[in-house]
Amino acid sequence: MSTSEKSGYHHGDLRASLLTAAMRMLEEGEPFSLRALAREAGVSPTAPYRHFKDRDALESALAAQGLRDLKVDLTEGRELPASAADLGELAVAYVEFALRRPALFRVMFGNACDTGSAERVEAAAEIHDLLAAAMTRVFPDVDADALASAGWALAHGMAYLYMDGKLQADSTEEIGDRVRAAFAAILAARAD
Amino acid sequence: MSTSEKSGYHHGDLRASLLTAAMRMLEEGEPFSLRALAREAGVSPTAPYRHFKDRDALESALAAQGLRDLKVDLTEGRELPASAADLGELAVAYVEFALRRPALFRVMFGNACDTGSAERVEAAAEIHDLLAAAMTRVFPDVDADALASAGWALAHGMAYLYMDGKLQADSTEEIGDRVRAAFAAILAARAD
DNA sequence: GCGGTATGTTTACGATGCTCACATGAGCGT
DNA sequence: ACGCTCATGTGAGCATCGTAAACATACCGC
Repeated sequence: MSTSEKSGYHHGDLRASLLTAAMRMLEEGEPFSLRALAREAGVSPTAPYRHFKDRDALESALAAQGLRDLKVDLTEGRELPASAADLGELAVAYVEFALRRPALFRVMFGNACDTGSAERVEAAAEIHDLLAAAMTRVFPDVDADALASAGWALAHGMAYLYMDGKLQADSTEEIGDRVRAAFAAILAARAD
Repeated sequence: MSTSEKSGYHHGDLRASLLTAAMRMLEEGEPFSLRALAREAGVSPTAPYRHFKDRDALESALAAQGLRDLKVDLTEGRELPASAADLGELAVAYVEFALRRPALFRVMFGNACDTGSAERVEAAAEIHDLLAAAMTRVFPDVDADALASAGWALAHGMAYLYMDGKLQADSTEEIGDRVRAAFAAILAARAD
């Protein structure tokens, strides 16, 4: 099974092949088309429609996978943040994911959530919860919802600003430093 | 002059007509195509190419206009922020612009800056400077660059998260409140 | 074995961005 | 007033895309 070729007709594992091909294309260059995925899998241009209602459905599956990957990046080898510095590192991981896989990141976040895809909704909720838990753990005294939104937005905004070239830096390390600095700076600022 | 029709051939002001048609479409629904713009202007499908090298060029012009509009929203009837609360209001204005004209906002920020368009580059720089000036005015003691990035990213991130349905609220007012609350919360949080 | 169904194929439609060769006519110098 | 030229608009055409409908195949349970 898996991605092996079989007899000619009946690919054997088209759905998975399409997803991995799409994922690879997203990570290499930019745009993928259903037809290109079909070509890649050695299958007719409309075959993908046997597995995905339309392009959006395929993208939702990709998004769900991406969200799971993101969660791994944000948790694996890392305790739940206990200090402001830990939060900064979490933000760095978030932004680095976005910059390492920008096209995927856009698929994950760049459109309304399409409540039809259960796996996607769930994966998104897990990310949300993870970030919220981190923020409230470090700052239990502050309005939890507002702070969680702020932390997420800060990381998310930095990710987009760097992805879209609105902010620039020479290296990934430098971007990481800037993210840390931004977090530190806004936490150092005091409202009167 | 302006958008009046003339003889049939030689529209008279095609470039401007295309831009306003594109702007209107962006604000009404979603996608616009060059061909649709041409139709709208009552002109052949390839006429737009006399005025814009390609789709990106047209989008850059739209982006520049959008950035100028944003700057107006952020400055008109508003002093340069002098307090944390003022900063919150600035962020609210930023997010409200994004939610009022989301498709335009994506055109403005959703791709690398294309240094080819001088007017766009300049408009973008003005926004950047404006935000930076606001942040450093209110918090002169903190690392200016880092803080400016943080403030921008916070507003930008909230804009995207609400645009893309990752955060939700019932009304524009509620979103405004949440943005204010997020700003207040993160400024209230203290690093250790 | 047999048949139903999941999976692929073919063909087709309408749309898009863009190129290139051609048509028009507005504005200029004479 | 005349004629040129060049900016502007036209037309036909290409490659691509997403998607639908009708048809073909062969896997799997009986």
